[in-house]
Amino acid sequence: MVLIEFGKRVRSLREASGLSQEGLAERAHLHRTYIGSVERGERNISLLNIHRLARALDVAPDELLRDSEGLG
Amino acid sequence: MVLIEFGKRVRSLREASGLSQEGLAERAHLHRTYIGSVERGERNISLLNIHRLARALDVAPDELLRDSEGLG
DNA sequence: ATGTGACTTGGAGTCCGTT
DNA sequence: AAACGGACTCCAAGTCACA
Repeated sequence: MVLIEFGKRVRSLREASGLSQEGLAERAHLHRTYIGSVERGERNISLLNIHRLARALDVAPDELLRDSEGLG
Repeated sequence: MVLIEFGKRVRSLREASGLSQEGLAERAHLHRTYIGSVERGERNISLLNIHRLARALDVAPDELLRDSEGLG
């Protein structure tokens, strides 16, 4: 499940940064509930928003798409 | 320009595979004209379609998002 | 501070055709 | 083979009330 994996990755990176969904939302200029639904894998997020999230999380965009075998 | 860069990357990879836009469209289960507009950077493509393209091009999805400094 | 269902609006994605 | 236009459908984007 591509979207679920993506969401897990975002959540993991966000928590590693000590950010709340609200905090990340603010940094990414996105809505709080939208971040939540992305993390739950409910949204087929588009390329522009992937980049916004990547910037807010301080990682390269392709980092968010990488297969997260040993993630947690 | 995120979308333009992405489009260039797709085009470059497609041509390297010797595929036409039609051929790629078929392999990716997407429309012929859609591939064209993505390559021109006119579309804010979604995550699921990024994966479809990656599979059709035989590369990892994150490969399509990587910064292509020395591309051409 | 997060999960979730529902909603409106803009744009993703398709299909016809012409150049 | 590819760019581009118009018209269409449907889904991503973005927001809200409430659990």
